[in-house]
Amino acid sequence: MDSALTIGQLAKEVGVNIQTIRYYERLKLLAPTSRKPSGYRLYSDEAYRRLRLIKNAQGLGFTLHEIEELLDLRISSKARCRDVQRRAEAKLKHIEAKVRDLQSLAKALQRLIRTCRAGQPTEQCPILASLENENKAPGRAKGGRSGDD
Amino acid sequence: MDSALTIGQLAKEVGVNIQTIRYYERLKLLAPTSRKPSGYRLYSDEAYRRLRLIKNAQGLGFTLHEIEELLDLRISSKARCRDVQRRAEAKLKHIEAKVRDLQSLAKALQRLIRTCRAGQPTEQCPILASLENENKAPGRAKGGRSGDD
DNA sequence: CTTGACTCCGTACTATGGTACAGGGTGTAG
DNA sequence: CTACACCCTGTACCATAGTACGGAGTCAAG
Repeated sequence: MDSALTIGQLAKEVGVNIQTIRYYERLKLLAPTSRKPSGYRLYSDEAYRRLRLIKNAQGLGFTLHEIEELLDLRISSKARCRDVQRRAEAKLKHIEAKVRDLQSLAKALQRLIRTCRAGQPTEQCPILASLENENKAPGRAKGGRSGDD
Repeated sequence: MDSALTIGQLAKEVGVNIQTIRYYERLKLLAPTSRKPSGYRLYSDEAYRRLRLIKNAQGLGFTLHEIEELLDLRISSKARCRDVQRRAEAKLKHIEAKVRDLQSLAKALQRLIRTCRAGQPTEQCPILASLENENKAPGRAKGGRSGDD
């Protein structure tokens, strides 16, 4: 590919929807490098790499907003690698906390599954019963802010 | 609490927003036990336990829709504990997969952070640079359907 | 020159899980 | 009786990350 992809080609190349690319443009995450006289968007390798960065960072758990910040860091020349590193570290902490949450959550589920003497009518299902009790402890995967980052 | 909570009392008791309770009602997840002549919703212990179940199940990673299904199982008397168990197992698999994803994602981030010689201008930041490459491998926490459940 | 694929723009809609607001009625204490 | 807290309904809005649609213009092959 030599530096002049249409939106459809770019989309296929990276494996995203055309609408998604335009959506990213609205969010100021990804602008076309130029336009044909007809108005068709044209994307260079630069844009292609940027889109891949977006998708990869998303895969790493960054939100689009965080990715925008990351990319802004690169533009403001005073920003240092250190800033990127700090964000990555915050995200890492966040992810590690989530892993812990999910693990204790998995344990809780395993416990429930073990206690389930399958075949009982659901009125006596120990899983449902136990869900009624205050299990505040186990997993707060979504529930409430655990206060890191 | 003896079986006649107003919506505000119930909300405070369980620690959720009043609007949230009404929202659950819209979703047919939680109906008031009765109404005062004035139309005020009244909730019994039954409803209180149900709301707690919802919140706990949510904490275990179930979506509201899945919780609805879980609760429907209890209503259809033919459903067996086995059905609940199966759903719990599916959810467990899902969660375990997510844990694996997040862990490899954390490893990827750790790698990036280690390679970052802090102080470089962001143009040479190895984190940003590496995000441009195809890291299809590591973490697909959100990316694409991994096809279980 | 026509056809079909591609693109444009703007707007609306999806799912998820809520939260907020307007404009009223109710309940109770002083 | 008045004040104030509480509740009612309905509707709109928030964030997140897209997806879909309508109606029009463009591009390339035959």
